[in-house]
Amino acid sequence: MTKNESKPQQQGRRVTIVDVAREAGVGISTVSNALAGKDIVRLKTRNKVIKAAERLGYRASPLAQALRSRRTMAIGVLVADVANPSYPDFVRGIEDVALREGCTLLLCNTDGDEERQLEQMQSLIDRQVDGMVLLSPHCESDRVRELLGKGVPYVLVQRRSERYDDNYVGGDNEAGIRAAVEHLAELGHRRIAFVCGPAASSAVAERLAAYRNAVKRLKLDHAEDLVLANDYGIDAGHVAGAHFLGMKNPPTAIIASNDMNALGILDVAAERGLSVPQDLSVIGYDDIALARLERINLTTIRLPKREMGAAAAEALMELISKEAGARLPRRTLFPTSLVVRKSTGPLKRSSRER
Amino acid sequence: MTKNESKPQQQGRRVTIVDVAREAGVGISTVSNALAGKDIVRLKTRNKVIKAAERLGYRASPLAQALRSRRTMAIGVLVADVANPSYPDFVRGIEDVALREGCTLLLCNTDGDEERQLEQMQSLIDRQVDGMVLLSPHCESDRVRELLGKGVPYVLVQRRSERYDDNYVGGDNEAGIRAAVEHLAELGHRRIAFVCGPAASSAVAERLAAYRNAVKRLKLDHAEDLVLANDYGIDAGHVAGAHFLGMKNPPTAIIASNDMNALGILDVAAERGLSVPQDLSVIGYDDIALARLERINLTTIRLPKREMGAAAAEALMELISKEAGARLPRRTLFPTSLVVRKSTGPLKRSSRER
DNA sequence: TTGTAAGCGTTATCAT
DNA sequence: ATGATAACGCTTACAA
Repeated sequence: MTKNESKPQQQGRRVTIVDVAREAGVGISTVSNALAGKDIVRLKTRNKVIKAAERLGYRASPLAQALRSRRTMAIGVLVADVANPSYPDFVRGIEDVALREGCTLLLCNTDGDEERQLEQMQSLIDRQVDGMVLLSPHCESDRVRELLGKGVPYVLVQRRSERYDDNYVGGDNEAGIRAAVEHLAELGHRRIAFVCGPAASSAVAERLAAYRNAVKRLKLDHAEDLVLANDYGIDAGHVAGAHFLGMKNPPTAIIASNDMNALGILDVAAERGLSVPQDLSVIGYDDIALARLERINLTTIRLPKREMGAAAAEALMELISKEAGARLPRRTLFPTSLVVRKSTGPLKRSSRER
Repeated sequence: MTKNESKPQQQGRRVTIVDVAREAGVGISTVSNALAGKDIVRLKTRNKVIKAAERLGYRASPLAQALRSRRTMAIGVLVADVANPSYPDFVRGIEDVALREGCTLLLCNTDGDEERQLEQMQSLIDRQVDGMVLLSPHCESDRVRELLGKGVPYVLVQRRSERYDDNYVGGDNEAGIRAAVEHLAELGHRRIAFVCGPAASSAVAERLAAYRNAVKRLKLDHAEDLVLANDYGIDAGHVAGAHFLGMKNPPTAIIASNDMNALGILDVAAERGLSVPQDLSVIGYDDIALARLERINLTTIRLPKREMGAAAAEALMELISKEAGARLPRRTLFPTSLVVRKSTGPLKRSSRER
């Protein structure tokens, strides 16, 4: 085995703009301007500079650039938990445009913990990110708002605030849930349970309202115990599943807080020997890649996650480039669509009704 | 709705170390030393400084610190694709220790594309990350090695190189695959197919060798067409599944390149009306959270991913703190364990044998 | 058009 | 123990 080989190549001193200036025989600011592509430098000079830079293998220091120009070319992304399959797609969308714009992503997992989120946000602000995208949070919390008010551009994804004029990218929660409830009602379900995501999120409020509206309009069972405040994720799904299926008069259908949550519910059903959709119908939210597998076959509300992430990043870029003033909040709503698979079906005769 | 409220609070000028120095009535370097906790400053002075800093709401600029001290407190993480559930756990492990050490993560998706990986690595080096963890790559490529040779500390996860003395954290591939093959053999399988991950990875080579050894030792069918060079992920699993199940004399068991890959294979089996494990046994690799679901119930080789990520980060931190010289490569091997679930079972009588 | 010089906010060096 | 002062590598006025 060879020894850890570090090419002697500029291992020592870094090639700086001064070196390039000397090599090209021009001033230091000319190098800066030339490399930045500013048209105030003569084409000829510029080429000379570029050649010199290449010859020396010069790479500008983003650090120094950032310190001086106050643009770090970095954006922070706050997400509850990348390990939840619903999130990476958003992140990829953000990354798509960030990469194109030469920006780096600082990804932070908050685990849904406000304290942790605050720390991460503060750290991002310290690092002077040019902006941030929030997919996680606690956006209504005063302390979060205080940080958000510090002047860093930001875009919220899937969390709309009533109290603030945020830039926002979201899915049409109302339409999604309405379609889901209608679909179940058409199949004959009258006791439809609804699992909420973390209460802090506006998406949750919207979905819950949509659920309540639909239930009322279609004259379905509107018992309060059919709504469960919960969380995203498989484990939360297990809890929700156990809760509902353990009821004296269990619902015949459950709308989960998201797909992973639905998987947890399906799992509980399987453990209890219930067949889906004969004994229970389940609907997810997000349409993660797994949902379409034969083994899962989850009816779910699709969200164009990657596109949404990209849209959020675009909005953020716009916000960043625009001068601090006159930023009119932009709200982009993406359509949702109900993808009917095999986790929903007509009510089985033997199921007790209300 | 309130207008985008940006608290007038130091919205204008940033509080710098100079302000703190003035407020505390000490010199600027004393502030630096005091806040850095160096014991050359008198306790009393130090407290005075800390108080002043707090009063002003001072936060040091990581940017300026990095520029001057040449430590960015940032580490780069290269991963093929966070959207593949096998990866986030590693990332979380890395994040666990990074956060503890005050470091920020720069996460990069390479999509398994070498060119893209090179760009991202170069960008990380430009940003002067203190180190990087590679989970993706193409570690043998000369161009990657050239970058790795530039002096940035790095740790490889799941990719061991024969040619270089890298710091490395990996799973015991040999034991994992051996256990898998033995398990299948005990169930009566003789035609066991093996799906390779991306050829560039050493983990693949190790696993393939282990497979071949076990097959030979147990005198199983060793036809060359039982090995398929492939990739990680569901889609690749579909391809692999279609390939093997479409053979004139199909294998009765398949060892997938990882769990997502296995899910793809299971999906093809389901599409073709094959029951698992009656008609086909499938084994995954990694043991992602989904694997334990009743609907999936995948027999798989477990890897302590989060722990491995943490170990990699620890090793990296050690490497970083240690002075450039005298770094003895550390190789940590984590045990793997076969988790037997319901995707493997005895060969069904009706299945044709060899 | 091009070059000079003044920062950006720290840490490190070296007197004091 | 403490405090000037010089970097760090760049951008941006401003002068030439």
